[in-house]
Amino acid sequence: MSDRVDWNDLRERRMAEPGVAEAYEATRIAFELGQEVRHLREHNGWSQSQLAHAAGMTQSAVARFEAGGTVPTLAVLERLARALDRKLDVRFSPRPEAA
Amino acid sequence: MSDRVDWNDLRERRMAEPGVAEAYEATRIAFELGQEVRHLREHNGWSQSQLAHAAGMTQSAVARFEAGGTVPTLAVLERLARALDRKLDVRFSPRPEAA
DNA sequence: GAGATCCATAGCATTGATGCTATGGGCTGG
DNA sequence: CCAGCCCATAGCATCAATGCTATGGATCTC
Repeated sequence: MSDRVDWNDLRERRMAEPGVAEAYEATRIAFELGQEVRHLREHNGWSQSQLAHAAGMTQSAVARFEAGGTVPTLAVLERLARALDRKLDVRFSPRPEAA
Repeated sequence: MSDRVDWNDLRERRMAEPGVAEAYEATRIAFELGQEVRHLREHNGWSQSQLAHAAGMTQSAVARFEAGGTVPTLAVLERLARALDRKLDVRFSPRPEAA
């Protein structure tokens, strides 16, 4: 499970860096998006290659992204959203009001 | 209005490029986010420098971003969100169902 | 008119995300 | 056993976003 690992490791180390709470968040968001895409993809019964093709990228890029290996750019997210027939939503939602 | 312009110009040209619908979208999202941040910032009565400082970046970066000069990264959006006491929301929302 | 503040841009270096190609391991079906 | 598909990674080139510094025009105040 944690043998060939590399990115999980990398990610963890990244999120552990001190004073980088924001980076941590970005990395976390990236990870979650990766998982979501993987779910959507599998739900459609597609292979990484198929999705990659549909989104105009390569299988390796998809794998990297799904694994949370990098923090994706809006351009890539947009392409993936299209391929998966979704709408990419980015917004600054109000905080839970610390009351 | 279209004198010193440069990015408006750049952006328009970008969005006009053929076969780059996705890029167009990303650029559009970037532009809208820029406006939103500007509104939030002004709403708080902050100067670009202040926001920049609060978000750990420079005034020039904020200006560039607000003007839609570049397609921001999740890391930057996250930092801005924090500074503005907001939550960055990124998601693949379902499409309006072509019904 | 001399400061001070604000925002728009420029120019340059650094860094990180993508794209691409290629390989390797795991499975499954002949 | 071999062929074929799937996914994980590596290595490398390129491009674009950021960071930083510095300048210029516009106000506004004293």
